[in-house]
Amino acid sequence: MTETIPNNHRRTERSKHAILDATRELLSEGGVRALTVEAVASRSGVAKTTIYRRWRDKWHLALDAVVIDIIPQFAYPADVGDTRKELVVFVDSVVDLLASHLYGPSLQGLVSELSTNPQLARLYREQVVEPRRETLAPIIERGIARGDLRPGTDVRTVHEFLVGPIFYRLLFSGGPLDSGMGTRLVDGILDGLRPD
Amino acid sequence: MTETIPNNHRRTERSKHAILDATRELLSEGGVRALTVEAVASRSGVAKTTIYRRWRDKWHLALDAVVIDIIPQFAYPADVGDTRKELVVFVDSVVDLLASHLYGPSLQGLVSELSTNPQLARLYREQVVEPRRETLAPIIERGIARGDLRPGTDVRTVHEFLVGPIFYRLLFSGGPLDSGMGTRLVDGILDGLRPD
Amino acid sequence: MTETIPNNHRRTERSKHAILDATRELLSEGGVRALTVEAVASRSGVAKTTIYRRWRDKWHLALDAVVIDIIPQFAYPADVGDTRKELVVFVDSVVDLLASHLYGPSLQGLVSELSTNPQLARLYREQVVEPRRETLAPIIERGIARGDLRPGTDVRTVHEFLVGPIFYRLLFSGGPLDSGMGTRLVDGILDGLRPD
Amino acid sequence: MTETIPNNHRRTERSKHAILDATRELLSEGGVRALTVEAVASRSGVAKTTIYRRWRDKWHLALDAVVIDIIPQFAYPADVGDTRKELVVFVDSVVDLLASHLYGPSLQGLVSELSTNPQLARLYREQVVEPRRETLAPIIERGIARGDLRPGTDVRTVHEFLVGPIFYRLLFSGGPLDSGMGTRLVDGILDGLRPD
DNA sequence: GACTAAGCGAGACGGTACGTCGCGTCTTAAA
DNA sequence: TTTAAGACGCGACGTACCGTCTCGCTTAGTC
Repeated sequence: MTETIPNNHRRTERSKHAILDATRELLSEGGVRALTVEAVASRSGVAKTTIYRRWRDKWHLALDAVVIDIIPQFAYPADVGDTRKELVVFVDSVVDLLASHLYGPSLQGLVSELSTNPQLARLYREQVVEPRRETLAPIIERGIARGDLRPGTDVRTVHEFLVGPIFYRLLFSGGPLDSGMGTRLVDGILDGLRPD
Repeated sequence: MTETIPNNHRRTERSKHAILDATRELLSEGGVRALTVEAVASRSGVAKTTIYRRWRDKWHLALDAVVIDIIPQFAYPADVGDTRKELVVFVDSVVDLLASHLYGPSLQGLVSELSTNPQLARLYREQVVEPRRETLAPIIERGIARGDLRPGTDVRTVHEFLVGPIFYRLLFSGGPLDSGMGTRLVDGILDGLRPD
Repeated sequence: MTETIPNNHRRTERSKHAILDATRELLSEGGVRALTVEAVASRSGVAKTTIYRRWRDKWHLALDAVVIDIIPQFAYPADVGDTRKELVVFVDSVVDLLASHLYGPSLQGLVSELSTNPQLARLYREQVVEPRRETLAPIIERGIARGDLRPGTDVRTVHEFLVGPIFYRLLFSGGPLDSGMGTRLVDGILDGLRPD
Repeated sequence: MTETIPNNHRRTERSKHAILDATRELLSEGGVRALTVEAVASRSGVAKTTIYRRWRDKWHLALDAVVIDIIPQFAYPADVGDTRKELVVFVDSVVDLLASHLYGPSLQGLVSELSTNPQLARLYREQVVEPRRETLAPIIERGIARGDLRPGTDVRTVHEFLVGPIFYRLLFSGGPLDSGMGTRLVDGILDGLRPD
């Protein structure tokens, strides 16, 4: 047991988990409105000070809590030899996430802070937007190689085309986030609006 | 006969304008963070009570203040005989709005409340989303009639395709809202991603 | 019909009564806490302005409303040939008044304003304290004449001795204001504390 | 062992004193009308929240502030072998208190709330009325033992006889609260009104 | 029988204070 | 040294009544 682990490492980790769990519970119970530093503290049996020691404010905490959860889902999508199918898989994973009880309402509550606080915006872009784009990239590359997509197709643009409408529904139009969205979106984007 | 015209019409209108002006000033100076009912009151020389008499809370006030401004812009777009051009005009008007100093930051600050408070969401949909869709509708109809668009093209879907990516930039990816966006977006949506 | 009555005398009188009635209703329903100028206005079907035109504030209104009621009760007490009995009648009338649903709670709610606002204090003294003392005076005089009371007995002092304890119960000690109080008070004051 | 002594004892005590001092200052400067939680906060350099954390409202605060001051005065009066003198000492202490710049006006302003709010009424009775009665009790007992007072003389009644008139002057008749009152009151009560 | 001025209803308004919520900082004692 | 416990300063919230202010309508008594 000559582990060079710092002094109170164990304790620290334990309280960190308790905090993040409490945060997720509160978020899925009542959205950001229910997310109060005091509520997190009392539910996790931790002092407010301990929370502030590790997170700048409740927004950073919330972002951490919900983002940690979803990072594993960004595994590179399998090459199934069919660009359309691969794109549908990509879009569906986004739809599923935003339709979930934890992530959807959390994001609704976070977005104002996220888009307004530069520090938080940077974090979100680094930890969510870019990883998602990097998940999409190989699909696009394979699609171009296969001749399914126009050469020069830009990942960034495709990404915006595919996820923009989903977020628009979540935040503004209130349209449903159902499982059919993937197909419809991908087909629309692939075919375009012009008649053949 | 029984025209029940409000009693103190003049006074009411005067204070209403003062309040909305102050609201817009504060919003464009410091975004929603600077928008405090107390600040609005003191800047407009109006009592806090007067504000609360007319608006449920600062969110309704903010929505009113920024939305009233833009309603006139939703005039039906001219028929110029070219669907692509008409769509670009539509998209550019949205881009310009979101890129403006007042509307963009206001919307960033409002979106969380907007998507989370059902009452506010309804208002936004009725006063913004739907009018915008009704602006787009005749363009689509003319496009189909001219043979520029696939028969059966759905306004709702096109609307989401066109504005979703813009809002996504404003709120998440931080991409630029420049004047070139209109062309790129419209062409992407019209042509689709498949090679010809 | 050469009455020099002001213009809208009838109307004026009607609204005055409506206001005072509403005031008494509110006072007996919820004490001074329920007495709101707006409540009086809406209940009496009168405009707030009309109320303020006639009374300086709700305290003057309340005083008027409850005092008008009791003035008739200050009839000179009959000479029944028995000073003790006459005093008991006097005290009982005060006890009954303070024990009533309208007057007791009203006075509790009014007393702070009454003792603190000089104008109101003067009114109360002129319209209540002094008339009451003048009711007591002939009893004392007759008592002295009969040899029931010490010559030189001061009305003011006797008045304070008799009513002070009643008000003390109403306002501070919370003791009961029952019908036995009259006898006990009068006997105590007449006999004194010393053994015979 | 488990002495759960409050955590931030020092701080707590400091702010408590500051608050009570400010309260007393405001009360003696302008009576209850000047007693505003916000004024107390700003004068004591304490946050409004801190005040509300410890006192339910400004009435409880006021009661505490003025009552704490007077509790020490309720020491048991010395046995000087003369019932009349002891009673005069008792009455004079009450008169002096009510004649003081802090206590008199404070009580005038408090009495309405005091007699109307059951919780506050209970506090006042427990902390003021009863202790005062217990101060009087041994005087009465000694008086009876000495043969100065009728056997069976009731403390409660004597208390009401003695203090009732004082409060009546303070609150209603506006009579002077001078130092001669003690003698006059006590003699009146001891001798009664009947001729010898 | 129409005219006209006082009085009135309706209710918006500026203002003061209320009591509450949640933030992020701080102090202290115990582990 | 880190933590739990929790008091604190602060800024804003939304509410309750106050007393003042327009503004037309009603309504007598006058012409």
